Amino acid sequence: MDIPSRYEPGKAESKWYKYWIDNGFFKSIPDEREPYTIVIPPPNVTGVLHMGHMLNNTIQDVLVRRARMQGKNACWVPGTDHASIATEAKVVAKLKAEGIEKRDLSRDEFLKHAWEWTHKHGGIILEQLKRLGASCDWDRTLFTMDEKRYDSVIKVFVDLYNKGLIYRGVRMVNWDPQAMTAVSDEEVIYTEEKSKLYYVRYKIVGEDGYVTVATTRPETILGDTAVCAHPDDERYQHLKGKKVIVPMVNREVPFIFDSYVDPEFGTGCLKITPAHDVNDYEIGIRHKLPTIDVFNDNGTMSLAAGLFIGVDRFKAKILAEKELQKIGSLVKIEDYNNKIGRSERTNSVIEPRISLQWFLKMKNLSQPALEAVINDDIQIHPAKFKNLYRHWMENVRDWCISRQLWWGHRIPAWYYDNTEFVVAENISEALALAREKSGKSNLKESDLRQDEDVLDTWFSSWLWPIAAFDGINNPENKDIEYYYPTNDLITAPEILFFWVARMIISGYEYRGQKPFSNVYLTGLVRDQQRRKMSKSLGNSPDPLKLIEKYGADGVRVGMLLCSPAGNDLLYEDSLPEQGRNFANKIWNAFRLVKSWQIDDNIKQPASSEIAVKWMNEVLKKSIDEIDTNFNKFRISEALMTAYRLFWDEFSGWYLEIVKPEYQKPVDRITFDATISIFDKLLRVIHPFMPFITEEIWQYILERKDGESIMITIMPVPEQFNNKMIAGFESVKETISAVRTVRKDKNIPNKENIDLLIHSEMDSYNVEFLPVINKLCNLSGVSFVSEKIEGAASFMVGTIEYFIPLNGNLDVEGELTKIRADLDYNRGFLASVMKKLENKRFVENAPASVLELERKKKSDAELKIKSLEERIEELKSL
RNA sequence: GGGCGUUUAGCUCAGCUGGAAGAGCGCUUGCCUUACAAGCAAGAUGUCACAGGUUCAAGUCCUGUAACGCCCA
Repeated sequence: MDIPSRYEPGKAESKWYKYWIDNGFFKSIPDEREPYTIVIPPPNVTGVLHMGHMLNNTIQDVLVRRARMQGKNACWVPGTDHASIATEAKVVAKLKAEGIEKRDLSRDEFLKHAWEWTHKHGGIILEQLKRLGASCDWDRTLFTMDEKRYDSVIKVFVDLYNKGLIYRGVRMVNWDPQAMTAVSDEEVIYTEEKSKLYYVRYKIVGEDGYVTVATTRPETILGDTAVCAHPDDERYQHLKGKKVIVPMVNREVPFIFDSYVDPEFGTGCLKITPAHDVNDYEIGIRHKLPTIDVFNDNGTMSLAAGLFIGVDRFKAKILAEKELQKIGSLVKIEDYNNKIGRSERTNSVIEPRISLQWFLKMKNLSQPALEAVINDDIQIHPAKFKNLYRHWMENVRDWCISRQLWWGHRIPAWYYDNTEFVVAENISEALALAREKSGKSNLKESDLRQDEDVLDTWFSSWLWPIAAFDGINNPENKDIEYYYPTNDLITAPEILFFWVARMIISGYEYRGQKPFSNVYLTGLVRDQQRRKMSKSLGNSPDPLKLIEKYGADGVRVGMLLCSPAGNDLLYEDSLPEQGRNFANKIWNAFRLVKSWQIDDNIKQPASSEIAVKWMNEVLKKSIDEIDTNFNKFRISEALMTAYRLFWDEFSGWYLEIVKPEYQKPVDRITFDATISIFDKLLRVIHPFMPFITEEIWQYILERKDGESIMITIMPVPEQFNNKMIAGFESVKETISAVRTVRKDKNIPNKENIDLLIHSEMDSYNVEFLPVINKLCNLSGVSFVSEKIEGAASFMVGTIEYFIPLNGNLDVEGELTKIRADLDYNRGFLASVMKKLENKRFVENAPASVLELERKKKSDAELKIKSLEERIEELKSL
């Protein structure tokens, strides 16, 4: 069999993915086994696969595959999110490019376009996940706006409304004038931007004087309804009860006092525009000021502004500056940096705006969700996010759930006159309610007008773990009762609040149970300059190209290795490269083993016999460590343990020991043991690298059709012989030391050498001697009771070794090395003695610590003695 | 302004309940040694941010300072 020396992932990947699908290995239906459930954080239908998805879904797949191999009924539910703002923006843009304006379309016409767009693009990202090896149950694929999910959302809205938890209210909202919708606080990104601070003077009524205010937004002066100073500010006491004149519009407004004002800022005097600033809005309520909304929905100046009507807000700022200049009200302009909020979706500057919206009362609803995390019923990994969660939940505010968009779940409220409305799941129920409520039994469906707004996208995804199993519409169906609560949720910390917390809230409200037991928060994928990867920066590699270049297994390993939970991942190509190299390492170990000829008649060499024993112990130890790491959600460490196990212990040590000489056969016992070990290793690695492990597993032994590594059982932790493992560690040291001597003395590997051990044979661990013999290519090993003259020497632990050199010894070089070693050991002994001579240490330290220190002392003394003798002896040469 | 977190090797990070500083990558040197140069062998690398304190003993616990990051206003 001719196997290429480099692993070629492409073919194996498509072959085995198809095989898994054809055999239905990803499918899950409720049965007697323990379930293991993950719901995917639904990617946007607008999106394409990016590095964040790669990381996130790799982790999910690792957990799901592992659970499946642990004999659980693993179910990973895939799906996508309708992303109302982002999708609507894309559809609007696409229509615009075709010369169609949204406002010229009816709602139904627009939605038809949106659905077309969704059908065309919506599945792309899920298809891409298959390339990564994702073992989702694709038959369960969901969409937040498919029928069952749509109905669930409406049902929940009606229910919450009937419980008195949903209300309409006038609030200051974050208005996105481009998307023409309110967005939530969480969707606004504040960054420091350069702007200007305008100093504008307002004439005092009935006096000659002026007051000067500082503002960054001169265009909102048109909406001013007061000017305000701090009540304790001496400078403005004389203005109590006075009025001032708003420039440009010449409106008389009161001069008021409020402790919100910071006397240190600007002139200590603030203009109040209740319609366009959150703080001003609250001051406005306290002082009963009128509000004047100077903007239209699209960010142009409104009729109420009185000036610059129809002009865009940014242009209006320039015009206002000119006008203020002209009328002599502008005192000065300073450069100024302030925080500007921009829409996460459209990047346009957010306009704080008074608006009538739908709200959900959060205080009581969120109480169980807060407790669940505090008492660790739900665990967040890493735990440092627990405090953050608590802080947010303790200060939770009502949730603005309406959006002025068409793409989404339409609010099920019907108006039967301008302000009176009813909330119902459909129009016929609404009609009945409206007739009852209004007392007008002759009301017709055509008299009802449904609210134009849709619900915030998160108002559908917060039901995801329940709605995925249709648990809202059919609360007692088999699926929801079997799969809920799900086990683990894998997502990014940035949506801990607006998604994770809300799922927990809805879980308790609608199932009376948590939605999942563990929340694993991944880091953000950033580039080497720590910048977030984004399309606009162009710093994100194309994941599919990476898979082509490094293989899916390689990319998976690359993402995992450097992504401890909650830490950002600084991506560079060397990561998947390391993964690819690992795959290649596994591949070549397979090639080696595959090339062996087996001879049933030869005896197992002693070196192989002990190597098999040792390897099995190391394997057990690593499996135990990996298990512990998984239980603590230390997935990158679990992988690293497996990586070192395969690369260092198995390839670097074990295979080197048992490998037969060139063109010689291997004995049956060693071969069978090696295959068995290899098989276990493949199973341990499978969740991380599903493709290569399947490829090799299928060829390492004869397999029947329908067999697969992914449905085998994961090796379980068992007791291991730590003493043997430790013993082999000093064997490794010994072998390394011999190699160093060879290198220093230029002794070729092919040339046999002797190794003399300065020790009693009885007290030496002889079982590994055949291994040392083989790997060091020795002509012989013997025990000596005297030091050997003219030989190279080294110490491992307290035992001294000699390699005769036939007079080839560099005495000076040797002396320098030994003196350095001696210095270190004397220093070490001194530090140990300091402790042992301290009465309080001896009295207070536990016996085990004391014993350890005494052992350190005697070992160091022995070593020092040997080194000193060695120096004397070298000097005498 | 309020809260949370981080600071350990050149880089990214482990280091659990205090008891001789670790990993991976990178780096240096030598090797195309019949599984693998996507490799092998041998190496080097640290005032554990700073200042105090508790303790026989502090990277680990406490207090303060600084820098950076995140969340909220």
